[in-house]
Amino acid sequence: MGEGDSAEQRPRRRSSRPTQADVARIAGVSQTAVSYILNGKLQTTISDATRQRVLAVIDEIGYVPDLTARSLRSRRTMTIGAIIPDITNPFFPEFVRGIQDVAQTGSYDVITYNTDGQRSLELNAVDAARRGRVDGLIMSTYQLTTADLGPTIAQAIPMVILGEPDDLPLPADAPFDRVYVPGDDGAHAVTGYLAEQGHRRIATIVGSQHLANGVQRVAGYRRALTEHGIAADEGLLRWGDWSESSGYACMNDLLALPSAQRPTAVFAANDLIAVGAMLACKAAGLKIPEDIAIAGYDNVALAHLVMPPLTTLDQHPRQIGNAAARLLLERLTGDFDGSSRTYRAAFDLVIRESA
Amino acid sequence: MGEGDSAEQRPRRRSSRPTQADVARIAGVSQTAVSYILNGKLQTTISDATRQRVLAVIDEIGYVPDLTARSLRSRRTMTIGAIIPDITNPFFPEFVRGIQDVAQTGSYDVITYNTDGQRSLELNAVDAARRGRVDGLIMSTYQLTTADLGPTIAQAIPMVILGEPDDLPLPADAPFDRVYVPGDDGAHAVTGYLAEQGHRRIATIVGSQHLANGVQRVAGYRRALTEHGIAADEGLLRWGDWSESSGYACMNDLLALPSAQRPTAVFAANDLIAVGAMLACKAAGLKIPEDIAIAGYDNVALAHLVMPPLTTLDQHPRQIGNAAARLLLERLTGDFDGSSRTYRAAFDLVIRESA
DNA sequence: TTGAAAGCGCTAACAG
DNA sequence: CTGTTAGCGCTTTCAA
Repeated sequence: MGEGDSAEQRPRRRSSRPTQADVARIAGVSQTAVSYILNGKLQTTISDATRQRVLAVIDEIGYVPDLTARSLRSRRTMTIGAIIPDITNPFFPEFVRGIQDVAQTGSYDVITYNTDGQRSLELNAVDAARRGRVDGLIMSTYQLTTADLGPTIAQAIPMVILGEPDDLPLPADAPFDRVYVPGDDGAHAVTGYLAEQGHRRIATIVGSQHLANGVQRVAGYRRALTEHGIAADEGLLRWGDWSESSGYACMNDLLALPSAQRPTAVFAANDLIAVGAMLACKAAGLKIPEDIAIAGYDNVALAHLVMPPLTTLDQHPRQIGNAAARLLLERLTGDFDGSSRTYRAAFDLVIRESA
Repeated sequence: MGEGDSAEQRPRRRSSRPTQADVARIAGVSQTAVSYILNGKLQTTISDATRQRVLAVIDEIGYVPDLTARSLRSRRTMTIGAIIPDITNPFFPEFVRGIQDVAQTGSYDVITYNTDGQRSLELNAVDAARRGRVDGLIMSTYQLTTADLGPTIAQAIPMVILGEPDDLPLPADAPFDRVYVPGDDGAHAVTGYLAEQGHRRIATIVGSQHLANGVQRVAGYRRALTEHGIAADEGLLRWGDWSESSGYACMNDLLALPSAQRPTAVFAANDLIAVGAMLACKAAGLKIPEDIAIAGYDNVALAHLVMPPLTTLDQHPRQIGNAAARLLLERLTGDFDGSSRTYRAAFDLVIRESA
């Protein structure tokens, strides 16, 4: 036993807990035996008497295993990382919850990294995996490139990417899977619905054109128009920034058009934009949906409370999170070891009263 | 060097990365030197030449430190745990984001545990700290008792508790702090405002009476009534379950009262309830706020979009998260080591059009 | 059925 | 200024 223990460490250290060695000593067995009893897989068997004795000691002295030591030895942290732009964006709480619910069934913990779409933070989060903080990654990034993931792939760290296939192309033999809602089809569904209601002048307000999300939605919007024999009018396409205020501004813009060119319906690429657009229309004295129909995208929690309740598209983010975690866990546990898979999530058009 | 490496392990192991030993060997220095260069605190100094050489090797072979090994040795995981009921509940994304933003400045990662208020999951999350997975805890729990935290306190694991002081009493000399929004004062502010608008028959619809949250809000409500010389009418107090549907049901109940007893204003203990109540009033053909005023609590993201926009109370969850993380980090870094502190968060009454 | 022994990769006394 | 040494607590061969 050492002399005085060096309690004067600057960084706080937790008071030391009992270890397997302590249990072993008290129970009069080897430390190995304790480990076996705790993990109990190996072919090795332990007599019932010994097992009982050890278990009793564990209980008595309140031994709990040290996860860090276990991780160092076993090379698994039992933790996964979720890289997202912002948990405050209504899509993500559901998505992350979906991940966590599945992770929990496999005894995995989840570290969430919020990046705000900043490259340095995205890289930093990916690094956590390289440095062995997490065993695998589920990621929704804006700025990362294929090259950025080189080291991660080289280390064979399993990843699940949330996003359209061409967002972040990766070699198919890398240990990664992809999960996405085809934004193209989603936008197609909403716009198609608007056309079926008889609208011919359908505008769209989209977020950033630098995001695959936005681009995909515009593509789906155009495809729906074409299918309904409507010529796309570029004057009816507006780029905002996914915010309510940009929805408001873009809508006002649209309303300033000569009445013959003014839209009778608007497909907003997310619910926030839709709400901004609704407010602009109301401010202009327009009735929704009589004077102008408005549809959104996302089905955020309060979409049904807006007046009139918003017609929108539900991407089922929680189920997407479930799927992502399931795919990742299959690789983590070794249940799957093949090449890249792609999970295309289902969505639902939610028809309410705004369109 | 060993013979063939045992690559046939069942659990997937990431391909092995270079270690400090590799760097040292190639650079021709001791492993210790590499560690010093990387951490560079100690009084020890390294010549610039050596440092450059080592750094070059690190860069060249792509060495990254193994966080698990570092944690085992240093006894710090650089991770904190956030125990919350449900990230899907609108208060928590902001709260957690507030934690993460501060944690990040100190290079801490955050593991979020969703418990749904289930005791077993709450205990499980607390255990993560005991088992050395996280260095400290920020927790919002329903079921935990003082006794449950005994081992955690014995291990001197720093904690920050979100909740009113008598929610989960702990010895003041334990390394914990408390952060809360005085729900009592919040409810008092909202109810007081209603009274100042001239209302005398003010009802309240609250969530579970088993939660300190609910009880506190009722206390504040009563206090405000008293201060305004209004006798509390128990018939105007309804217990729901924090959900929109319970708001709807309770409001219908209230509307069924004989007209002389019917409330002219309602304080809903959260925004979801408020919205449910609004829907019930509208369904009954009542105008808000002319026929009946409704105020909520929380200022959820879309509260201003409801028609009419909801008067409510903002608890500034993100700032509360900031404060919680700040308190915890001070203890984790050793900057603070005194007895329990309490941070009382500020709130703001947000007056819109529903009351 | 059990135990001895060898590290996982790193940090931090301590000695030169 | 640099290196030696000793583990952190655990898992997992391998031998008894």
